[in-house]
Amino acid sequence: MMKLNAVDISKTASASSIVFEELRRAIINGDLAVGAALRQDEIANLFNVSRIPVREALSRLEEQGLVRTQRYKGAVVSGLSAEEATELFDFRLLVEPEIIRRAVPLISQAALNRARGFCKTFSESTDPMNWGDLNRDFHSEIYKASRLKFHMEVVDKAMNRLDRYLRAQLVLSNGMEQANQEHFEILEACEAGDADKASELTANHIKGVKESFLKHLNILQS
Amino acid sequence: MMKLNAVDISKTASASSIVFEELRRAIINGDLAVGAALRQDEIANLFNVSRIPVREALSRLEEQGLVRTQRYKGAVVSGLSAEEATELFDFRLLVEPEIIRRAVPLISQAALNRARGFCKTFSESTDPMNWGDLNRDFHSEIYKASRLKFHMEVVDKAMNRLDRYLRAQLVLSNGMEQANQEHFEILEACEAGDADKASELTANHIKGVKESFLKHLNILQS
DNA sequence: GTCTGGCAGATTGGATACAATAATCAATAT
DNA sequence: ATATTGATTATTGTATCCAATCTGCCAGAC
Repeated sequence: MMKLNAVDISKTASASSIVFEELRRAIINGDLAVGAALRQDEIANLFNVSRIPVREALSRLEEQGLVRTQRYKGAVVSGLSAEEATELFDFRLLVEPEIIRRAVPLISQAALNRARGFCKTFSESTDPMNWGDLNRDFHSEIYKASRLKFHMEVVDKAMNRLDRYLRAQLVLSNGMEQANQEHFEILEACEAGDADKASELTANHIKGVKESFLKHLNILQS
Repeated sequence: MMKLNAVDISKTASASSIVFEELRRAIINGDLAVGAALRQDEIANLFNVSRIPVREALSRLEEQGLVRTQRYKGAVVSGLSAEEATELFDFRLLVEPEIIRRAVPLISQAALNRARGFCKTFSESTDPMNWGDLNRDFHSEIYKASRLKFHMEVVDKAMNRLDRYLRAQLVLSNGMEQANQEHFEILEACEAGDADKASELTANHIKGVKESFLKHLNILQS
């Protein structure tokens, strides 16, 4: 057998998935404002494709709750009411502590090292634009060990809807330092193999973000 | 202002959503076997539409985790491994008790009456094919009062993947009576306004189904 | 002045047509 | 006989085109 770095070419991106990924990124990032209309033609021209893959991307985005579509009227970026945001935090508060509790006994040293890496990069990063990704990389590196794929999938979905607001809120509230410190504490609990403590710290971490978020909500809504 | 039962005509079904709904129903119901290939052409002919709306329906189904797609190879109905099923039950075990706990203080008498109706119909129904819908109608009538839309959405997603197996399992295990009795107990706790009890009963209900499910798993897999 | 109806442009939903890829199978070479 | 190659067919991905619907505007009726 030849020695090649074979890549599974069947997983190469189709036009529709490229459009989907990029639109999702832009929405999560806040590059596309809430309420912005997504014109099929416009997007198709931007990506140099026809409207067909664009429409597929939009329908997938709707299934994710990131856009709302009305027949013959098109798609708009969907925002969050205070109630919806509160619910999403409550959901995370319910699920994430459980994920990490079950991850701790299973986590490998290598994963812990990687998590520490993300944590360090996070603490050294000054650009708030990277914050979202690094934060999620850190958490999901730990959560991954739980092998609870569905749990992670839906937490991700919740995060996707919150991320944009979290980013803005982090800048406003100067919460970077606190988040950073809490991350290290969580990491230490994981390294110590203390599942209950990691779970509790995670709950407190999310609670803190939630409260700070709700405090800044009126500012963000404007 | 006139008194009309106005229907939002912009929500009238498009071809793609009709195809989506029906395919979802068929998959959940088990009318389409796990692993069955979904040919775009075939489906398009069945519904007398072109492949475009079919493709949109399929991509939405994939986003829901009900089918798996490979580029240029098409979509197949996705099944569940024992681990995946276990995780889905664990997820329900985590989320549903919390939903009902928060629903009980908010539930109206009218909703309780409706729930009792579903419960009665369920107890009188002999056709195992209706069981799934009635069961879900009952639970969601109660959950609805919590106004936790996202929680309900993801629980629904979990149920969609489990339903087919639950139905088969219910027939095998003759669990109808037990399920029915547990439903009435939950309902009574709700009527008594005892949120903690309703939550605990729900947890036990799900636990029971989970155990029974895992017991019958080997039979179902064959 | 306000309301109604209808036209014109813009935009989406869907059908048809074509290109890219996978699957199948016969033909050939070793 | 077996393995490899090349052609044929089936199936998916995308582009182009047409039809259905929405939006904004303007003319006319009252």
